[in-house]
Amino acid sequence: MVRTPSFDENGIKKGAWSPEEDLKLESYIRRYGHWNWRELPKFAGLKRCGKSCRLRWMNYLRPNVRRGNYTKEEGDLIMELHKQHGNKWAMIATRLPGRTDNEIKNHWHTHLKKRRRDKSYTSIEKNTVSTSSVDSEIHVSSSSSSTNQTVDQDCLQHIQILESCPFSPQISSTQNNTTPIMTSSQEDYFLPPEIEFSALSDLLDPPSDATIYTELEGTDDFWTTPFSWEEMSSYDNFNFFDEYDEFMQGLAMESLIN
DNA sequence: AACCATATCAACCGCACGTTA
DNA sequence: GTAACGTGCGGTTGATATGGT
Repeated sequence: MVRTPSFDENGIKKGAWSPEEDLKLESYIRRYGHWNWRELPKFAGLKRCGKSCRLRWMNYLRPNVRRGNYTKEEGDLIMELHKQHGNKWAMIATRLPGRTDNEIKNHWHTHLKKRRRDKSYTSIEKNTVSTSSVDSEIHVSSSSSSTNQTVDQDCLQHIQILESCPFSPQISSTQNNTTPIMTSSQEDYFLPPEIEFSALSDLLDPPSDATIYTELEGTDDFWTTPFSWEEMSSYDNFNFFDEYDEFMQGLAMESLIN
């Protein structure tokens, strides 16, 4: 279900991401943040456009991103929010911790839209006359403050349910409930080490990131001087290349087995 | 087994908006 | 005021998986 990798006329790679590219992007961002998406691929050693990198990070590599395994509560919440706000997927995504707008959109088109249609069909059968349009995409309600409050309370309740479900990521105690859901890209830069990372990122050593970041940020040129993929190996406590070799060996072994 | 239709989802594309020079 | 640039959003596409005949 992935696009065949190809290169455009400018040598920019398109299509499916390889594990190697993922590793490069993830480790670069976790170390230096995404200071400029356009320039980032060059310094991260990737032959990709910035947009592609951003998308890959946001929808796939970013810590705490949950994929698949939608619960009924999540489905209900999406349907409710869609009813309120229409196709505002980014907005809806802020109410579902760990879910991306892209994935919610996909889930809507592949599962929920059908579910709504079925529901509407059933209600039409039962009531003979129904006021709801079966397949109109936009249901933006005129929002009074009282309605919003009710919805917000519902959402909070849903979020609490979702965070306690087995598929939810482990959120640190300091983040529970009171902390706004991270949507701003700035906030993705360096997450507390107690947050569980994906298996791939576990190859690296999370706690050292924050330390390096704090040290480097203190320098005057931190945000103006880009870091390159090559420079990454120069930090004493950064054993990325060892980890990378190990990772690639693992991949080679895997392909031998399969 | 072979073929076709449909479902799924990662990724691309174009546009709008905010910021900066 | 405005042009250039960077980012984010929503719609769409395309390759693969799955199910049905």
